[in-house]
Amino acid sequence: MRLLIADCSVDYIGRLNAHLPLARRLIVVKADGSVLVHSDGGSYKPLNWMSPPARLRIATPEESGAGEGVAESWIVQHAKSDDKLVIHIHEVHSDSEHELGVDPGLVKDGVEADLQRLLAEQIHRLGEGFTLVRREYPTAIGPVDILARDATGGCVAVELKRRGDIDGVEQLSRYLTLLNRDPRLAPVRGVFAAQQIKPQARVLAEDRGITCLTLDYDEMRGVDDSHTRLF
Amino acid sequence: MRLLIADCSVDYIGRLNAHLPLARRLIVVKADGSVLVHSDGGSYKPLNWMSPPARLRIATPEESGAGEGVAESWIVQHAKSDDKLVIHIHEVHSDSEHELGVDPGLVKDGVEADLQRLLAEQIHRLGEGFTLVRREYPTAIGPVDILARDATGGCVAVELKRRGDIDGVEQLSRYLTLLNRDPRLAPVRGVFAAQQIKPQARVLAEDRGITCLTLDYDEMRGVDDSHTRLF
DNA sequence: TCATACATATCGAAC
DNA sequence: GTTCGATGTGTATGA
Repeated sequence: MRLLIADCSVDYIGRLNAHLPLARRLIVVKADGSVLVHSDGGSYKPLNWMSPPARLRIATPEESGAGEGVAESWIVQHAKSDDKLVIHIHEVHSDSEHELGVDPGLVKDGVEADLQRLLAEQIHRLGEGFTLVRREYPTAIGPVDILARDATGGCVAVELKRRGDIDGVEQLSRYLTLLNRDPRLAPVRGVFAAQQIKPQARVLAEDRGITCLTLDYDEMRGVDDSHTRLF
Repeated sequence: MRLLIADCSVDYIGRLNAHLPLARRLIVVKADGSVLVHSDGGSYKPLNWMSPPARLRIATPEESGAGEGVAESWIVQHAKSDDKLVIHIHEVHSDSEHELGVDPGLVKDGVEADLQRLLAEQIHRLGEGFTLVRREYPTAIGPVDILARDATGGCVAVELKRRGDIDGVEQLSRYLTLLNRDPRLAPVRGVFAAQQIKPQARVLAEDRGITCLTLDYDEMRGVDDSHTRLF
C-alpha cells in the first residue's frame, strides 16, 4: 500500500465524468491496483476512486497534456472496462510504502440472516401456537423468508427486514399473490417483520391486510445464549 | 488528517456488531472525527469505519478491558447515536499528521438528469409520433420522470433508470395507478426505460403490461453535441 | 460468469 | 428536521 499526501487535480472518465479541482488530498494505492482519493472530511466514500482490478501508469506531464505546474500524471486504468482515473500531481508532501499482508476479514453479527435464524427459533413471537414450516420457502419469483402456520393451521408468509420500508411490503405482496394461487396453501396471510418499520411502510402494509411486527434484536439474542456482547 | 499503519483488532458495536481479528491495516482519522480502517485490497469501502460526527478517545488497555499485547485502545464514539468503534492497537509501524484544508468538491456530469434531458429531447426513441408533455410531471407521491403522448394521443408515463431493477417497476406501477385515476389522462400506459434492464424486472414489467425500453446512452449522447469527452 | 439480495450504505434535493 | 430517490453503489452467495 502506497500513501501519498499531495496537491492534485483528479478526473474520472467512465460511466460519468467527474472532476476535482486542485487541492491537497490523501491518495491511497492498494496492492490490487485500486486507488482512493480522500479529503479530510465526508464519510468513508472517497471523492474519487478506481475499483480493482486496475493498473497504474505514470506519465510525463507532456504525454498527458497536463497544464502548468504538474510534476507527474498518474493514469489508473480499470482492467475490465474503459473506466479511467487521471491524477495530476502538482506537489508531493508525503510519500510512503507499507506492507500489510492479506486481511483475515470481517465477522458480522446482527444482519438479516441472524434475524431470520432467531425468528425461526422463536417462532412464537409471531403469536401463540405458531409453528415453523420452513425458512427460505421457494417460489417462482424467489424465496419467502419464513413460512409458518398459525394456531388454526392457517398459512403465514413472513418477510423479514432489518429496516422495514415500502419496498419490503411490495416484495411480500408479490409473494402473497403467488402463494395464494396454490390451493394447498391458500389462504396465506402476510406478516412484515423488522427491527424498525417506517410509518409509510406500516400504512401500506395494513392497507393490504398485512400484519406488522417490530422485532427487538437484543431481546431475541438475549434469549439465544450463543451470543454475548463484545464490549 | 492522521494516518496510522498499525497491527490492530477492531470492533464495531451499533446497528450490528462486526469484529476484525488482529492484522496490519491503515487507519485514517479525519478532521471531523470520522475513522476509516482499510486493508490492502477490496474497494473503496473500509473494512470498518465510523461516520462523522464522532469523537476519538484514547483509553488505557486496562480501562477498555483489552487482552495481552494491546498498547492503546481507541474508542471512537458517534456524536448522535450509540454507535461505537473500538480499535485495539498492538503495534504502530507508522504515524503521521497532515493538514489538508477544505476540499473544493467534486464536479459531476452525466448522471440520470442527463439521461432524462436526452430522452426528452429525443422523445422519438419511445416510438414514431411521440410528443413530450413534460419532464418531472408532478403527482401526489412524487414526480414522474417523463410524461408523453403517443401518435394516437394516448398518455404515456416513463420511468427512467440507469440500471433497471424490480424497484423501478414498482415505482412506475404506483405512478400508473395514480395517473389512471385522473380522467383527463386515463388510460395511461407505462414505459420502463433504462441503460440495462434486469431479467427479473423485465418479467415483472411485462406481466403488468409495462413496455421495456433499453437506452444506449453513448448513442444518445452522440446525437447531442453539447458533450465532449474530457480525455 | 451471471443474477439476486443485502448493506453500519452515503449523498443530495425536496418538502 | 425527515423522507425519497440515485449511486461510478460494493459485497457475498448461489446457480
